[in-house]
Amino acid sequence: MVRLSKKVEYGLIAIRHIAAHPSDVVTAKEIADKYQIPYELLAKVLQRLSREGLITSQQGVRGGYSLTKNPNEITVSMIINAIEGNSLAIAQCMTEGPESCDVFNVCTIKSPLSKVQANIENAFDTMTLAQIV
Amino acid sequence: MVRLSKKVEYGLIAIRHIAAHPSDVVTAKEIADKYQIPYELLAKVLQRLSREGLITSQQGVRGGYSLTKNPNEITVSMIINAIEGNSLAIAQCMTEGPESCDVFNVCTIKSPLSKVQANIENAFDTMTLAQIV
DNA sequence: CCTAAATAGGACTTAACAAGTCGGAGTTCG
DNA sequence: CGAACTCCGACTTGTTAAGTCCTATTTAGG
Repeated sequence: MVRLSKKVEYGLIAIRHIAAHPSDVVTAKEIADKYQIPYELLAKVLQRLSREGLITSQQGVRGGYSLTKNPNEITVSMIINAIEGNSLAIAQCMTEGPESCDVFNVCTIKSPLSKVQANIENAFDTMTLAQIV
Repeated sequence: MVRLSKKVEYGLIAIRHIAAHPSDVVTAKEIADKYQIPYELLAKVLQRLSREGLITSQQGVRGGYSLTKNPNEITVSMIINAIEGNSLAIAQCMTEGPESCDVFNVCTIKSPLSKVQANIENAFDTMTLAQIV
């Protein structure tokens, strides 16, 4: 199955919401309530996005989150990477590092799949937050 | 993370191997040995492909698997669907049926993601076995 | 300066699903 | 018949995602 994780879904929904309210500082609770997302989990996702510099957090009573860049400077790729950490790999033989493809003495499907992967990466790369809002 | 399952990986490797040996009847064991795939699991995958009509199985002593169609008539999509059963859905809100998107009162990311998904589907749809062999 | 409301973040538990295993039945050929 | 092979469902295991819990830390406001 090819599917984004819940965290990424939540992250996309959340950052879109933040982008849609540029003049406000939005709290995690507000987003969790509105979209029926588990608060604790959403908070973690927002912390990730904040740590990676896609959004700014402000602690304290009137705190919350807001964007650091223009929506057209934030790509879906950046959001996915911020949340997932590791890079996208459609199949095991697409990963970098030691546990890569050497398991298969002849990994016959690597080159065709890499094209599909490039395709997907490109789609996520070129899609910005501005297009989602 | 966006990744194909091991079963799909194994299925692709296997059916590619079968396609690469058009005059032979290939056994599951042969494939399992060559690509270091767990035999039982591979057998299951091949059974799926056989049930879905992509390959033919022949029981008995000189049995094994062979293609039913020309390699250019078999798309990667068909292979994935045969093995996974359920259709590709990049996010929960892309699925059909009751557990779909009504969880979110406003699923704000559905329409942008559907474009990415169409993109992926198209890539898998247009790639045939003939291109992989 | 105390409190309420917010983020920060590690540790943990649970749930879901993929991966892999097992046992037995059916089929074909020599 | 018996060996070699496929077929298939049920089962176990392992991994990872998803979700929870608890305790800090920050900060505005009365």
